[in-house]
Amino acid sequence: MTEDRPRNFIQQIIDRDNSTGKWGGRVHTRFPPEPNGYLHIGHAASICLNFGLAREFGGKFNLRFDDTNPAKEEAEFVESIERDVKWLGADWEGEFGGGLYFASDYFEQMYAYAVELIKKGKAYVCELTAEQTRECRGTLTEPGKPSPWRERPIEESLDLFARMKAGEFPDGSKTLRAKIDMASPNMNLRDPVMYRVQHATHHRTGDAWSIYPMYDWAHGLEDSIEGITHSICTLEFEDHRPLYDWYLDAINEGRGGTALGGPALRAGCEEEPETHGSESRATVWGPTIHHPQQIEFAKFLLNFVVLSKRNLIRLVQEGHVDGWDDPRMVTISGLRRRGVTPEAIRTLCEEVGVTKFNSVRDMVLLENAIRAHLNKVCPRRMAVLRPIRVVIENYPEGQVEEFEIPNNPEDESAGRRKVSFSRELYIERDDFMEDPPKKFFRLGPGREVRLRGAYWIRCESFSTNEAGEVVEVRCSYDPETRGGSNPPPDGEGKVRKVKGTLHWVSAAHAIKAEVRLFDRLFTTESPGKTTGDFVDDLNPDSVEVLGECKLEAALADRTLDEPEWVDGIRRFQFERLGYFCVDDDSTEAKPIFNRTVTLKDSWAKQAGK
RNA sequence: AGGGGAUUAGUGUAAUGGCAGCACGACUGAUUCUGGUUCAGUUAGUACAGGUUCGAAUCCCGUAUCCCCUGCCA
Repeated sequence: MTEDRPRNFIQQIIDRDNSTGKWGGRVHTRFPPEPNGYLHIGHAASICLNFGLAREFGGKFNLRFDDTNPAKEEAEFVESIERDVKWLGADWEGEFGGGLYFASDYFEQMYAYAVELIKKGKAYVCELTAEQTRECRGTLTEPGKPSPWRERPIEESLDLFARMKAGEFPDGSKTLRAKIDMASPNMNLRDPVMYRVQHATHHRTGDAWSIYPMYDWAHGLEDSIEGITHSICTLEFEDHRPLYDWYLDAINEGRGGTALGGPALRAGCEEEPETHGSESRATVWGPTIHHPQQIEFAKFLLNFVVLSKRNLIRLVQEGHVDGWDDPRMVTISGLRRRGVTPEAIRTLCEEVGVTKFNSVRDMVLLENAIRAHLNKVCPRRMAVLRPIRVVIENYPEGQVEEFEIPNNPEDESAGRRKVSFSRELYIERDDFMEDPPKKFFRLGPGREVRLRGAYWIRCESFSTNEAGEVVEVRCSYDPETRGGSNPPPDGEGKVRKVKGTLHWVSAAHAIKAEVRLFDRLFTTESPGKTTGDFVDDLNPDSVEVLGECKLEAALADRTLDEPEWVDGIRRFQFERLGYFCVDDDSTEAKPIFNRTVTLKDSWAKQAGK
C-alpha cells in the first residue's frame, strides 16, 4: 500500500496478517446491520471502514442483514439500508463487492451446528424461565448457579431441540444453552442462550422457524460461512469475543482438514484456504470451518445529536421530526435529503480515523467536510431569501441587460450563466442598515456597494412602513462599473473603492421559491445529559421556512452548465448564503430548496461579539 | 481482590525505546467582484506518582478518571 497517511490499528493488523500469510493475503469484510431501523452517520463510519479496507487491500465487502430477530425486523428497513449503503458508495456488487446476504439464509446450517454441539456435550436444552435464568446467572461479583437441566442426557436435549424446532413448545418455555462456565467473571460465558423459542413471522423465512438463534451464536457462524477474515464490530462486543471464539472452536473440536467458508463464496477468491492438517484427518464432524478474527473499534459519536436507534425512533414516532429522512436527522437518508454528499461523509470518516477510544466528534468537522466538497463542485447562483426592493433611479425604465457570471470563480471549466439585470431588484434584508456601524461593509444611506457581476450602486434614500421596517431602497448606479469592475481613476488618478459585494435578483425575472433553513436539532452538546431527557434539549428553532424567496431564473430548471450528480440531487451555492439543494417535495409550480450548510460567516461572528 | 477496554494541544488523531507531528478550531496578517475560497503565521499537549534505560508518550509498578458487561436484543 502506498500510504503516507498514518495507518490505523486495523490497517496495521491487516498488514501484519498479510506479512505472515495468515489469510493467504485475503481481506474480506462485511457490514452486518440488523434491519430494524434506518442507518445513521455512525453506521456510515462502519460502512466506510469495512468497504474502505476491502478496496484498499483488493479484497471483498459483503452487505449482510443480521435478521435473527423477527419481532423487530421489517422488509422496509432492508430496502432503506440497501439504498443508503449503495448511496454511500459501498458497492457490494462491484469490483470489491462480495455480495448481499441474509443471516436467515443460514438458519438450516446454524441448526445443524447446534445439533453438533449438543452431540459433543457442549450444549443442552434448558427449561428455566427467563426470570429463573437471570436469577441463576449470578451478578458481576458473584458466580452463577448451574441450571438443573445442565447435565441432562444428550439424547434428551437432542429430542427436545428437535421438538423446539418443530414448534411443539410455547415462546419462552425452553432454550438451547451452551455449556461453558457459570462461574466465569465474563457474564457472556455463563452458559449463554443459543436459541430461544419464538413463534413469529420472519420477513423472509415466514413461519418456517419457531426457534431463532441469538446474536453471539449466529454472528460468528455468519462470518465463518461467508469466509470473512476480519470481523469488525464496536467496543461493547469486546467481552463477547471469547464467546465468538468459543463457539467456533467448539464446532471445530473433533473436526479436521480444510477450512471452508461458504464454497460458493470461495469460488471468487484466488488464494488457498488455510490448512489445519491433512485431509485424511477429517472426521465424522467434517472439515474444519473458517474462524474469522473479531476486531473491535470505537463507535462514531457526534455532539449535538442523538444517535442511538431507540432515540431516533422516538424522534420519529413522537413527531419531533418529519420522518426518518427529515433533513435535521443524522440518518443517512436525512443527510441525503439535506444535500450532504457521500464524498463529504467519506472524507469525514477518513479524517477522524479509527481507534479504540470512545470520543465524541465535533459537528463542525462534518460541516467543514460538507463545505470542502460542495465548494469544489457546486455551481454558484444568486438567491435572495428575505427580499427588500431596490430601485435604481437612474437606470432606464424597461431596460434589461444580461450579465455573464462565472459559475465558480475558482474553476473556469464550470462555465458561466446569464443573469438578467433591470431597474428593480431585490437584495437581502440583512444587507441594508439604516444606521450601520463602521465595519458594516454593505448598503446604508449614502454608501456604495457592488452588485455581484453587475454595477456599483449608491443608496440615495429609503422608505419605511408604519412599523418602521425598511420596504424600499432607492439607489443610483455608476454606468462605468459595468460588469462589477472598478471605475476608471478620477482626475487625480485615484481609483474609487468599494468594500462590499452583494448578491441580488432582478425583480421582473426572479422566480419565487420556498427555502428551508435548518439549524441544529438540539441546543446542547450531549442532549439529555443534564435535563435527563433529550427531548427537553430540542431546539425549537431548528427549522425555518421562508416562503417568499426570490431566486435567479437559472435555478428554475436544470441547465446545461449544471454538473451531473450521481444521486440526482441538484446542489448549488447561493452566493454568500450557503449550500442548498432541491428538496424531494419540490415541484415546478413550487420550487423548494433546503439549506445544507451555511458558508463560514466571519461577519456574523464579529457582529455577535 | 468481579471482568474487559481506554487516557497525547480546546477537539480529534499520529509517533510502536531515538527531534512529540498532522488536521480541525481559535487568533493574526495577505489575497479576493462571495465578510466565501486560497495562502502565510501564532496558539496550545504525553492523566498522576515511582521505576528500568545513555535515552520513555512508548517498557514495568502503583494511583486516578472514563467507557462497556448481570436480554430468551443486536
